[in-house]
Amino acid sequence: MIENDIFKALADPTRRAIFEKLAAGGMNASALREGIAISQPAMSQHLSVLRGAGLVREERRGRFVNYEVDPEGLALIGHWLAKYRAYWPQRIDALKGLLKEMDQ
Amino acid sequence: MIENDIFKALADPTRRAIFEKLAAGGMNASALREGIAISQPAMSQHLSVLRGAGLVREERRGRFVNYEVDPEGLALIGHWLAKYRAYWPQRIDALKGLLKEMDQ
DNA sequence: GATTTATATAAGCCTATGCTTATGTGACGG
DNA sequence: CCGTCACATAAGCATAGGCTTATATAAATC
Repeated sequence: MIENDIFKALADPTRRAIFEKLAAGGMNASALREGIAISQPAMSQHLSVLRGAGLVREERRGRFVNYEVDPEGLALIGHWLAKYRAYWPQRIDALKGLLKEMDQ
Repeated sequence: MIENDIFKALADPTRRAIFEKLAAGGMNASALREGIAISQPAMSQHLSVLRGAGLVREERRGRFVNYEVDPEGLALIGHWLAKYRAYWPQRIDALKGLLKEMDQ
């Protein structure tokens, strides 16, 4: 189940940090390591998990691999969350603003 | 970190199943077990994790304990998701509909 | 083509986690 | 009060998951 992959991927704080960093702009695995205390293999493994969850996608560029956020994963979280809209608090301003933007 | 608790709580498929069941209406721990192959202690432990993550809240009723979805946890996921709105696909219809409802 | 550079994969270790069985606690019924 | 019922907690076990070191692959550079 893909939903399972997504939540498992996000359950690790290091992976969320990687994802957050990628959200500020795509970059390769080496650049991603800067500022995060993590070995090269560990980074590679984390990226593999994020990719398997559809949260990140990769693109070979010569001997580098550029990683970027994959909207697919985020959309799935959005759908999961939407199932429980009956329980959403009345004011989620960030989301409200976001939706207005989407309507334009 | 509470964000961490939420994603860890949702990383387990059994806990997501419990949460989903609760979303259809609050009920006590025994009722929750029906239809899910799970022991009484395991259910109790899962509910404890969900509660710690702010996804579920409980209310003593005599010797039963009624559990229900806690909007707090869902709101936190919403906020997390909103941080990455730049990457949301153009059409998340379910969410769009939801937001319109919220505007009324 | 040999070497360096960027990344991936393999294998092993250690901790986290979800389960089990056993027992504790607190509320109701007789 | 004494047993039963609903649930929580404790302790132990077995698997999952994230890390490490070592090695493979694959592209650039010399």
